[in-house]
Amino acid sequence: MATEISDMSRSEPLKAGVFGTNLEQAKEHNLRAVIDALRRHGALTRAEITRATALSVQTISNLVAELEQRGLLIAGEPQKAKRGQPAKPYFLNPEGGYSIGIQMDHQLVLAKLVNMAGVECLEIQKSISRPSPEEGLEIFAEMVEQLLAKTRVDSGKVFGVGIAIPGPYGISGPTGVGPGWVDFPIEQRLGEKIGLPVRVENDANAAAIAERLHGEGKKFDTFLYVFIGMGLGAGLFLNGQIYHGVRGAAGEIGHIIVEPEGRLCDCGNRGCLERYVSLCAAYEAIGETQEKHRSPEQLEKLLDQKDPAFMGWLTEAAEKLRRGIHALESIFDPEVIFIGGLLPPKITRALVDMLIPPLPSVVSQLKPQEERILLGISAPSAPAQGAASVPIFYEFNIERQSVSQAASQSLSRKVLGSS
Amino acid sequence: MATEISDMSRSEPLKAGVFGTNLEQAKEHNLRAVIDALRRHGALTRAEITRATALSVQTISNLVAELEQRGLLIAGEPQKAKRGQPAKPYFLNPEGGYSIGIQMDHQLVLAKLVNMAGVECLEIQKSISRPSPEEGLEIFAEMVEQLLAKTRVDSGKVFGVGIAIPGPYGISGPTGVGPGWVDFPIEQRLGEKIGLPVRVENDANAAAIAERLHGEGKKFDTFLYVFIGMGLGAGLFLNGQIYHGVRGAAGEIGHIIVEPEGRLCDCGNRGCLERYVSLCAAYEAIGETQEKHRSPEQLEKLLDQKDPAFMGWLTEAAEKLRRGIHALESIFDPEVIFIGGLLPPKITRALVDMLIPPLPSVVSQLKPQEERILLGISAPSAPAQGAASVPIFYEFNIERQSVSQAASQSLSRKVLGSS
DNA sequence: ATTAATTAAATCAAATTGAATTAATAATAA
DNA sequence: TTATTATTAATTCAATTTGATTTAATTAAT
Repeated sequence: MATEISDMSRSEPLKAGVFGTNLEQAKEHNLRAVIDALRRHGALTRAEITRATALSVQTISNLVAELEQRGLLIAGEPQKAKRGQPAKPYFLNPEGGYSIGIQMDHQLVLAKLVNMAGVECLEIQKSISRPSPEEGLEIFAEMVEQLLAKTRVDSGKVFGVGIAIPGPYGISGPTGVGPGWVDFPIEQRLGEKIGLPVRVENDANAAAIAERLHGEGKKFDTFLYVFIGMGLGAGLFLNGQIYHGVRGAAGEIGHIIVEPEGRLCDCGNRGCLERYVSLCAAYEAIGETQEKHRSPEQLEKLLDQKDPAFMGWLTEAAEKLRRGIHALESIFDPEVIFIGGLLPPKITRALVDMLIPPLPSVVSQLKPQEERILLGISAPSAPAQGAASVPIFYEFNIERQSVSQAASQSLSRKVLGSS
Repeated sequence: MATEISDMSRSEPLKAGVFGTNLEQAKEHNLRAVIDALRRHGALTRAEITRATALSVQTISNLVAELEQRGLLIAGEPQKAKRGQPAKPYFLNPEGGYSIGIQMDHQLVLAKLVNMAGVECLEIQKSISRPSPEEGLEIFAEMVEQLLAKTRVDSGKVFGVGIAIPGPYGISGPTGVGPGWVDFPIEQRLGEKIGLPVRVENDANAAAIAERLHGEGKKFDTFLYVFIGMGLGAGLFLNGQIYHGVRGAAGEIGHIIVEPEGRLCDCGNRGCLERYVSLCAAYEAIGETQEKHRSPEQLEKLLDQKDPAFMGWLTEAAEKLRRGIHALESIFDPEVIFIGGLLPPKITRALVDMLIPPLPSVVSQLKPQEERILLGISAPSAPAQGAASVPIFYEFNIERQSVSQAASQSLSRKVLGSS
């Protein structure tokens, strides 16, 4: 209660600034802080959570009790450690909540339901052919319902639905899916239809979020995820947050110019990075023009065969990617950079190995390449996995907004928050 | 009271996570929210602040009264607008607080005291020659004392001291100042010595902060500040925060490679952006090898004379900078990019004009170049001005930390916060 | 006896709620 | 036109509520 924003429209509309906070939101923040501590460390006793959050023991006792009662936490057996009363360790309950991820391209929709730990419960798919947004809406809603029905998961325990699309949605819509998607308010429309929070992220951001929640990224607050798909994009995970940019178009590293006199790109420039480092570029290099023949498996076969055309592509891709990595490290000073996407892991691995030696930079002197460039999660259903991690991330994410009243409005319903 | 962090060292040191919050910090957040609203709009009535912050009228009444009582706010004459009781508008009191900025290179230290609105009260300078850190410490402390004594400003009303240095301090120290500065804990040492919070920022970040507080940047939450100095760096102002990167080395755009077969750079690569766009590059282009003859004024004269060598540099610099801007826009999707630094405004203006037409990009289709690339504040004493804005920014800055207990410890003393 | 983990009860700070106050304009009736 | 009443907006006062902290007590180990 008490989160209605008073009418601002009467006098001149004040430009959005920073909202104030109140007790209710402070508590929500603290609940998230507890969960964050648990996610970072796996299992903690109340006393350890107290130290991790710098809250008082009593407060933690109350918050933990509440979270346990809500089913988000489960207690383990008391551990008799040194002296004193043996402490019960607490874990996040993987079945404490669920999430749905949807991945769409122009011929297939893939939807999966995962639990809080990112473990898949069920995956379903549906063939489509360039659906209109309204048709897509129907299909998504149907698939969500189907997932919930088949798994018998209570929709009240579902944090939301994440949709992963290639490229910046706000500006170009889901690239290549079909006409009419640009500016279609899919989050709002689908959200209303199914009564769950819906969030769209591009594939690179979704992958970065999945990496953060369930992969190696758990250890890092600031990293980049270079996503090699049909094009090339990066998820920018900075200080614990995905950085989207003003129009949601941040991370378009595919159009960094790495070869001023290089290959012509659709964007009108020459030598864009994604003209060298992308599935598209690979298919072109091996002379595969027919779309139906193109597949990541085909590429993997060529790698195994050491096909000259393919190896030529790989060598050139690595050379250009090295420049891109160098630019990103200089600009972002990240802890690590993940490389992943739609390529088979074997090819990504080969590509990453060929990045050595890196171009010299301030950072490259401090840490060897192997510690700075890591292989990201990359599997056939990685985008759907990434999409599914999106609602979980935002449910437990602590951002500036989380102490402001705006957040309470943004998601239609939340599991945390006043119950 | 009640902000002491309990001892974490007893059991294994938990890795830093998110801290919890309490009433005290919530109030501090709200005080900042009020100030933020006022800074954005210039003057607001209590009722308008209520709408801007989404807090209750009563809360705003209390907070405004407290801030007024502390001297940070001043009330104007009641305005009879339409109906109802005439409302008093409130302003930030420019004399409600002060700040000190220090700029240092290898031969000169420049220190200035400004009020909260960024208006200079006094500037002093001192010649030096490659001082050791300990000597620098003495000099800084002396200059701070001198500023306070001469202006008769109560040190209790000073938010802190900002120090602007070229390049990433944590990694390379203040470039070219002298030996021994790398890793010297100047913030802590000087802070202890003078009893004021001290913060070091590189010149690009300081300029970005000044732009945000006192310049056109007031209107933008997400922008970049490209700082043309002896080298080239960028201040990354993202979602209301300066992004520093993991080691404080973010924004090193000078080493983006814009010409793979281009000029050799100290860093070991070829074609780094700052080999074309920087004062250094300009001096080299005009054949001025003697350091004592080099000056921005000299360059301005050459521009006026349309000196062929200089104009050649300018043309090439613009061409390379265009590529850099294109990369930055693709990566960050910012609202605007400011260009500024140590070049005379006239030259910067000429450079910016020569960036038209821009390279095509997603963003370049949405907005004309003139609205995306702006001239940043750039004056001889701009770095010191930028430095002085740093403590003001952090005093009133609302970050995630501001609702956590860590922040209360980071600054030795704060004007906001429990009094 | 000491130490650590936890719980219980009382206290405290700050935001919210609801009612009241003040001061203006707008609408209406004389 | 003028006096009266209604409406609206800005603000304050008093009581309430929420949630973190403090202090003290309890439990279970060394």
